[in-house]
Amino acid sequence: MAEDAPRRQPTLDEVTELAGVSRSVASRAINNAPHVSRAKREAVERAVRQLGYVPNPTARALATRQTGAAALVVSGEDPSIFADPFFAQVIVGASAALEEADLHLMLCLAASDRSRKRVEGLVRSKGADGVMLMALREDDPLARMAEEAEIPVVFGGRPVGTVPRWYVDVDNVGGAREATEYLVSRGRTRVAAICGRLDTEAGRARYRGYRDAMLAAGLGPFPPQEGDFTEPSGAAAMAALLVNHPDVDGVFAANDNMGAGALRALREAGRLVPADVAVVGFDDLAVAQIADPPLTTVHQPLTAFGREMARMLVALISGQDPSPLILPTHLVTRASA
Amino acid sequence: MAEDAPRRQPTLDEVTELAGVSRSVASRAINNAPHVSRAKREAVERAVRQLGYVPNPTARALATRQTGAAALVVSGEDPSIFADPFFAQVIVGASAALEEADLHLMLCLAASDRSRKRVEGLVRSKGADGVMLMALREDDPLARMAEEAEIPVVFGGRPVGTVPRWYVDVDNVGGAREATEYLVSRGRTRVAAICGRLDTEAGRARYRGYRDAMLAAGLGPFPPQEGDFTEPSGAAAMAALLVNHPDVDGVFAANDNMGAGALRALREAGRLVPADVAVVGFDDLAVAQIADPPLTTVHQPLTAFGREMARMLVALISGQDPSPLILPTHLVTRASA
DNA sequence: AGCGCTATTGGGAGCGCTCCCAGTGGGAGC
DNA sequence: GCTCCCACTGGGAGCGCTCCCAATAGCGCT
Repeated sequence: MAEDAPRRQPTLDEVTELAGVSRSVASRAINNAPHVSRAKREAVERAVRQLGYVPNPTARALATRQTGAAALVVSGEDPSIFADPFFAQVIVGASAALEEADLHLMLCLAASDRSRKRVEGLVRSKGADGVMLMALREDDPLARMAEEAEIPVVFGGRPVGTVPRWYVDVDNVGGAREATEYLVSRGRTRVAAICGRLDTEAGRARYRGYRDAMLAAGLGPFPPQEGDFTEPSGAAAMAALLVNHPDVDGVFAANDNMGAGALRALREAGRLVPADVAVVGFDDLAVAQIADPPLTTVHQPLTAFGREMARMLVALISGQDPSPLILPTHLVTRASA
Repeated sequence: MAEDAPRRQPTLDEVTELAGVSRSVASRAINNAPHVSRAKREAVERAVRQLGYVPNPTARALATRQTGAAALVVSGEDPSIFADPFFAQVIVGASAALEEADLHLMLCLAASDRSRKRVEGLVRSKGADGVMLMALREDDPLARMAEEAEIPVVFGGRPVGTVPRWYVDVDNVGGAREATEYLVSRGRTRVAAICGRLDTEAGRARYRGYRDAMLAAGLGPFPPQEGDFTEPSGAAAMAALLVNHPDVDGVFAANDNMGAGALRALREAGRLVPADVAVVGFDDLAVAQIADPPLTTVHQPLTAFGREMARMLVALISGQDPSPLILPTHLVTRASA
């Protein structure tokens, strides 16, 4: 903070005066819009440089009715959900795409009533030009807000129950099916599923893909062994599975965290992976590579996920009507299966 | 998006008219400022409800010269740095603290020239009320920007070379010393350091702590075996260490990622942990618990880090002059040492 | 020289809200 | 009964920028 110059920021009018042009011309020159003669344009540029003028984004926002920002809201019961590296990757992609459109990223962790209220206020007051909504659960209060929003809303992952007009998602069913088919193709016949929260569409879809593959292979699908996408829950689910189905020889975990947990539970139970039990995860996050043995998993393009979400939002903001998008997944085979 | 009502958002003037009061009174009532009679206040509230009025934050920002947002900028050469779960935790804390001050969080990933330019523009144009700056490297272009900023800037972690006026940091030296002392106390005498990037203050400070502890114990510190805070770099560093110092019996890794990498390299080299080589990490992220064996590590309070950074910024914004803060670390012992 | 066009130009009205300030009115104090 | 004080009120001037629009200036042609 350079306190030595407590003078106000220069304004357009000062540029105007120094450059000897009207405000309109100065404005046009600065936004390099047409209808400005070469001479005046240069005069303005010179004045801008001399004054160190920077346009005031707030004033611009008020006049144009565009804030120049897009919000990414991550729903959840508590903030720890955000600790999942999943979001970091998505953010990297979204951030890059927003940058191309010269939009700023506002991040909202909607994990309490208070924060949800703030998000609602943000949307109702049009404090952002658009919103990306992620990790909605069943009956999520943000869903209603999204419906009533008068600014563009893009969903990241479909919410449970409804199919929004605009969303980006990955092929959860296909990925889960591929994972399960792989397990079956390796000769596993008693393949269980450690599924994610069934109040999320991802959790349900992945179980559905598993079940479809099992049925298609003529095998009996296990009932869902529910976890909550965390490592401990995966370990607990695996432990339960070993008690109830000691002969299980394959496991499809609905994400890598739970896959890692399953690996740990198997290790603690003295089962060898993949010899005794083969494990496949979902996500292909760093943990899959670090796990021991490295986890075979369904890769989903998370950066692209974020990027496409942001691009879709930008398209909406600029008045287009993009189509929903479902990103492909593919299996990455490692030692665990 | 409810397109059925394309009418403009109601404005204060409409509330004013409906409630039969002046704009000043309406404004005061809405911001519940004093000097409004009970009757008028209620009339305004009624009108607000009836109209579904929501104040326009942009207009308010223009009038008050406060944007209602704070930026968190993460520097780095490429965006992948943000994939480190470290940031997610910090963000959770910062987000919560900003929420208390009713500020929104703008997230800026300054990993390209373009994005750095945007951050600079944001700061120069006062597009945010304050900035939190993280992960600066040596000669980071953002450092100069920070000096010239006319809005409050709080550093998360000290930059290399200078000590900023306001910052939050963890006790890197103390943590590294404690980790090393622990290794020594367990009878290890040939303790190496896999250090982080030495163009970051954290990387340097942690090596310094290690070296101090070694010298204090009368042992010879190893020269820095530099990594870049990623898992593969930790594995590579460990592999190099095994070649140059086959008799190493302890390793202090400057973060958990590299610690996990070291673990992997040791496993691949057939060394037992902790029997042959004991390993200690730094951060206490999820990976430390998932690692095999679980990693003894230096815990740093990341959520508090974010929270305190945000609080310090809020204090600055409200005209106070808070003191820099150094957060304590403590060792968490697990199986790896 | 007169005419129709097009490229520029500058004036000025907002955008929606805050806040300074000059009233207003009534009750307390004398 | 008459000041004085103070809790309210409402008018109006910004905050800094965009953009519509009328006005002006060239300019090539007939």
